[in-house]
Amino acid sequence: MKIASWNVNSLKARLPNVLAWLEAAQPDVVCLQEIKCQTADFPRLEIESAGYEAHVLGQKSYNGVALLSRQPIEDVLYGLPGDPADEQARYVEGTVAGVRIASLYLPNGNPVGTEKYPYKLAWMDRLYHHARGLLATEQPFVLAGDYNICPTDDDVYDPVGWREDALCRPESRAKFRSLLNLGLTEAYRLFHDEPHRYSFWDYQAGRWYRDEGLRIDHFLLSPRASDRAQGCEIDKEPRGREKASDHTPVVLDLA
DNA sequence: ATGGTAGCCTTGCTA
Repeated sequence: MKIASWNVNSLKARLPNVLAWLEAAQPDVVCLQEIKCQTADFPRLEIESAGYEAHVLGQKSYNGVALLSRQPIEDVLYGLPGDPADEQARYVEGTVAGVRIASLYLPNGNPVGTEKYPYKLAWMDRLYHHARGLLATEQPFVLAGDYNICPTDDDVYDPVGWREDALCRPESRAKFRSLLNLGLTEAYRLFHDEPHRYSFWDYQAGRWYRDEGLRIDHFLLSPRASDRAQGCEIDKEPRGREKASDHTPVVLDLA
């Protein structure tokens, strides 16, 4: 089963690119982030015509996540539990062929020093508690998405310049490590130890052209899911296209 | 050189 994660930075603006990539890459499951549309405005006909069932948690202008699958999706959970007052659309989870799969868009957290940073850290605490609950079910699971975390300095083109950024701050990285310390595995690093492999390049200042990016899109696997992992690749092709998202898809291959 | 780009339907906010 090929599971993809892609922050598309507006599904409406990206629809031709997304449809072309689905046709070329043929993923079985797709976790989308930053669709930037309300659930009612999701391009359901086009996505279903491409062969996918879609479960969507939308939001006007900002955020918004979706879980697409060629096989049926069961027991869908909309929103990350733990804060009923949180109205930001950042989490959707469902079961495909016995595997629990989440599409998540973790808060960016910048600027540090505003309420955005504690919101990010609190969201990570909620994810930690939710992951603990999932582990207790003993069902294999995959938490896929834009984590807005560079796990180590090897995942940043300029670690010194980014040291104080919410994506690289020690508190953010510590909470990411706490997820790993639960027993979860970050899939890309199972298969690749080379530094400076990125999933995001800012639109500004020629970052893509100079390959100055960040690796912030990740798959966290439960022990039983990691036993089934057969590969994890960053597909850079979509980032080089016209009208590209600033993120490119990452694909996990699960037996 | 203290900028730059992209998407939102806002004329600024988020990334």
